Amino acid sequence: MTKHIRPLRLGALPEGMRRALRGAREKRGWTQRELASRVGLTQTHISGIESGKIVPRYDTLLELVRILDHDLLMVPRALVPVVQSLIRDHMQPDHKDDGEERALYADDADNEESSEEPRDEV
Amino acid sequence: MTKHIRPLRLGALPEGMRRALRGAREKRGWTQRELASRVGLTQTHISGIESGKIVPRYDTLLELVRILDHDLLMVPRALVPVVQSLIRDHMQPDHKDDGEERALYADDADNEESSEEPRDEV
DNA sequence: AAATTAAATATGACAAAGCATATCAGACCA
DNA sequence: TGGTCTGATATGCTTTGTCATATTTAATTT
Repeated sequence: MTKHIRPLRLGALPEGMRRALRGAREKRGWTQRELASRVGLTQTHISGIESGKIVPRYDTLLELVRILDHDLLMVPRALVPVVQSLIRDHMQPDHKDDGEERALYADDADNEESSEEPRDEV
Repeated sequence: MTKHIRPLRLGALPEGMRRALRGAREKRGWTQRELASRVGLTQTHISGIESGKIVPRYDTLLELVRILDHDLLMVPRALVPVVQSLIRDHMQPDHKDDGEERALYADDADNEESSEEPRDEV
């Protein structure tokens, strides 16, 4: 069996986030090249990120996220569900504006914290 | 005139986030080495990140943030202030638990989008 | 319908930076 | 003085990120 001694972190962005990025780009009618030039990256780079071939640096992802009118926030775990529902609310059918965006945020789904030991108390 | 043709992203993590990371680590009484072994990184790496010498990849930062009982969320810009105050609330003196944590989240403060045209109208 | 043209995305090779291993300098204590 | 524990530094390997090119897809013309 391919028993990875070391999980090597993710290997790619969470799929949910990749879809969110691509969705937000397409929603604006921007091509990869258009987005790339706006944010100061290259089209190749965008392609690699969206297709999951590379995990961008934090600052790179931040640029991308911001150009797409979002932000990356460091949220205490206890607040994550609240924020999530806030986000879900925000793109409810009411707001026709954002109606097209799918569930967008970095969900935990792709990370296996199964082997994680529930760390000590705060 | 030092007219940067290309801003080269950040160059380091926002100082606020670096302080938050280091603060959260120290709050737990962990050394860089201890944190490193817990999260599967190296002490060298942690040092470089906290001191601002390197900008970690997204997945690396995510591991760090999660071990410190936080998460990285992709939030629509319109909701950022709300979430921020939520976070501020959460670590208000009321909660003696988190009383020690400083302002922790990725604030925009350290990014100079001054040269960037703020045209983000959808 | 086939061919041609153009645009959007994906693929390859090189340079830059993250990340790992080993080591070092300082602080603290026995 | 030695020993241990802390964070920082030096050297290589791996991956990101850039430049140039190929492949796919769609629209237009004949």
